[in-house]
Amino acid sequence: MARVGLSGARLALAGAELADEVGFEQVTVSALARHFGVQVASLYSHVRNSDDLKARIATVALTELADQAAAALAGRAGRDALHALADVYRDYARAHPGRYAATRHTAAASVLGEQYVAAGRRHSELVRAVLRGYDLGEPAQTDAVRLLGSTIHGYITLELAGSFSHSEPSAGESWPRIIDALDTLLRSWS
Amino acid sequence: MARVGLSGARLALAGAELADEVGFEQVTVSALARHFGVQVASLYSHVRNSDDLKARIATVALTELADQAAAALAGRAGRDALHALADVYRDYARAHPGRYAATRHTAAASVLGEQYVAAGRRHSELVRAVLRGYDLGEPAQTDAVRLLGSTIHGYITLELAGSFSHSEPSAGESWPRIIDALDTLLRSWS
DNA sequence: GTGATTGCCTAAAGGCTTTAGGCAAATCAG
DNA sequence: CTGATTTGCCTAAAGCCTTTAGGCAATCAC
Repeated sequence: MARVGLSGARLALAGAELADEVGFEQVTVSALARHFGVQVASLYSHVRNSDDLKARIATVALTELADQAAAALAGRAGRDALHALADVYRDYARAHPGRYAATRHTAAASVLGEQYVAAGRRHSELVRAVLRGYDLGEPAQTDAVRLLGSTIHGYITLELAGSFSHSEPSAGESWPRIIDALDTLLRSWS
Repeated sequence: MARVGLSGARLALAGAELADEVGFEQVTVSALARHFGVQVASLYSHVRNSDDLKARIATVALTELADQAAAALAGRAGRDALHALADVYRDYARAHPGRYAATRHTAAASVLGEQYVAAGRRHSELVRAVLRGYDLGEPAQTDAVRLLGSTIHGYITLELAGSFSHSEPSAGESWPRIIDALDTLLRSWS
């Protein structure tokens, strides 16, 4: 029996790719086994169960996204940084819808904890870094973190769901104007 | 064999309640059959399949939500209307998390179409009604519809996922301030 | 009442998850 | 290089969910 060379990390990677192809919710231990041309039970040596697999995929995605966000923010501040951060999220979600969906699989926190939570913290810190350009005190800064997170995540979710497909202007046109509006808002936050 | 009195509508209702109890994704034809103390196959006379059931639940929820929104907006305008609308969504989601999740089950559109789409249109119209208080032209109005939808839906999603639970201030305190910020923003939309 | 309809049932096949236990391939000790 | 150990993938099997097909009985129309 030739060995395929499975491992937790490879399964997480392949699972992430599969998620982008068929949707995060459709990622199943069985489908992944088929992909490797291997018996289903074989995967259970590398992954505790279906939830564990999904948590690993979520962690891969959340970490990738944090890496890209950090790279995009390097050397930017203010409005510029806000657009860069927002675009990274939106572009990532459009390029990798399954992975993006995985990042919101919060059950991952209770299953894997450590790495997932760490990646989550990196995201928070990046948002706060952007907000440093706007001179907000507490609790305004936390409110602003929540506003940005909500709007960016909400827009991406609705766009991916097709909610903006049947009307003008295109989703791509509204986006920068909405981010600009947020910039203006932050600049004059009471 | 005593008849329980099943019907498409009763299944949708019971399914909605079940969704609030165990989560929309966990609503299953089997679970619903258990709830009625009936054989699984019996439900398939009233519901085409699992997707059809979920689409019916989604339609129930989206319609309920539109009803409540319409009632809340009666006699209000401007900032007042904005808060009322936003609160209806958030309160509904907190009271009925499963139903709220169902409203975002966009596959429903392709399965049931008609009623679901009609309810969706009612929501759009309600948002535009609120925006009438802000004097926006096109494409600003569409941008604003998307901004409101994104922020409100995003906030609710993140709050329900527990993203705001581990920091101060409470999710309930940030909410009105964020809606107020949106009001300010709309008032000065370029 | 009788006949037609409709509601719920039994049966069965197919898919996903998960556990238990086994053989063989890779790896390591000496 | 050989033998021992670990590790990877396998077969088998049980449990739950979905969906279809076909049947009997309760209910309704007249």
